[in-house]
Amino acid sequence: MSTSVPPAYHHGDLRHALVEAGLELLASGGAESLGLREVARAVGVSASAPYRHFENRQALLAAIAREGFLRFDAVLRAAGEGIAPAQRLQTIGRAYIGFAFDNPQLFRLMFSPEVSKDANPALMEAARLAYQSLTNLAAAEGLPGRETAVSTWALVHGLSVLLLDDQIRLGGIEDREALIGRVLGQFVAGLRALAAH
Amino acid sequence: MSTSVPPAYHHGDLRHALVEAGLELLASGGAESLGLREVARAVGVSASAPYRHFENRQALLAAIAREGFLRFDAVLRAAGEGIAPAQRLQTIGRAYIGFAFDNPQLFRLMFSPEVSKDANPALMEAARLAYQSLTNLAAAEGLPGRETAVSTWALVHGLSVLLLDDQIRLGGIEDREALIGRVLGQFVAGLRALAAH
DNA sequence: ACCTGAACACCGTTCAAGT
DNA sequence: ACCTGAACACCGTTCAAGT
Repeated sequence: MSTSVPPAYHHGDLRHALVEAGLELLASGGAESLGLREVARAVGVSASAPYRHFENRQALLAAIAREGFLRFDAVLRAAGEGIAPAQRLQTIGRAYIGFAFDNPQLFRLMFSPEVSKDANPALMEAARLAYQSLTNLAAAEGLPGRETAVSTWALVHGLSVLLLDDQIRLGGIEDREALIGRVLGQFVAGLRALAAH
Repeated sequence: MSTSVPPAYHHGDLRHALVEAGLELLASGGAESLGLREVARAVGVSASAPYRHFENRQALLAAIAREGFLRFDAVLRAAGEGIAPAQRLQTIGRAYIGFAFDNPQLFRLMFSPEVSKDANPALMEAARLAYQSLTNLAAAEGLPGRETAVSTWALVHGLSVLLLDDQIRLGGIEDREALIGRVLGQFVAGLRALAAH
């Protein structure tokens, strides 16, 4: 569903248009690997035009992934708003996995080895921003901050990846949401049992 | 470090030689994406020769990933052997993350969207085999099997991916091993606190 | 300042032909 | 039965040239 505004990228925002086109290509699902020429074509520009705005294909993919993290952050932040602390971990955890399932290709790109976060501070920063929603939870639970933050994050991320990859076999009766609920439920119960020592 | 045996693949095991060469290319680190021609070149065979043994590049990558899972399985199984049940989760968890760090490129390929497990039963099967070491742990802990198995697996996998991606910022004093130890330690403590209800 | 067009080296894949 | 060699359409990237 591309908007039908006139090609404003001739006036200076080709960079933005390329990122937007990349996101749309990922959302429309067909694109497996997302090529530079493919994105240029979608915008209606020559194959070499992107090089005015991105050093190479990797840099373009990184910019798209960065935008993905910004959206990810917005989703996680919105999910936590107005939720009682006691339910926040489960709620944000569900939103995390929900984002992965709503945007599978984008989520995969965000964690793809094709875009190295180490080589791209802007991308790393956007990723960190998104993770704050999760890492902040630890304090709210009144638990040893560091371990709890890392394990919550790792649990939810691992769950997303394994479910997306269809690696966790769901039993016949059981659905995904129910499994997520029970796993997160057991996890917070464990944390609370520890806190009550 | 390629072995210097004569080219036996002219006698029928080119398939095996290609997989082996792929594993070596991944281990020697340089290869980011691992191409079909690249692997063929490493074996000393024409670019089209692999098509006698693999339908396409994806199938070759899947076979390499499958071999990765078999090695992964061997490492996890060996790690659990002769370890007291009480320490088994931590020990195998450490071995899981250890494998990821010893074989980063291979580990990434094993979980790459470039090789779809859904489309490849042999690969999926090898992956499941490797995971049994982890999922079997739940029973040993005497806990609700399903949730514990899934969350252990998700935690350890998420931790591997986030650490590999350099996403978890390690404090100045803290080293990776210590963090892993504390995270896994807190996790099993939580499980046990629950079990003791 | 920003984009096009042609060119380069490379890739995955196909297919006729060799042994 | 298994492999080669040439060919195809395609890709990322560079660079001179256009406006």
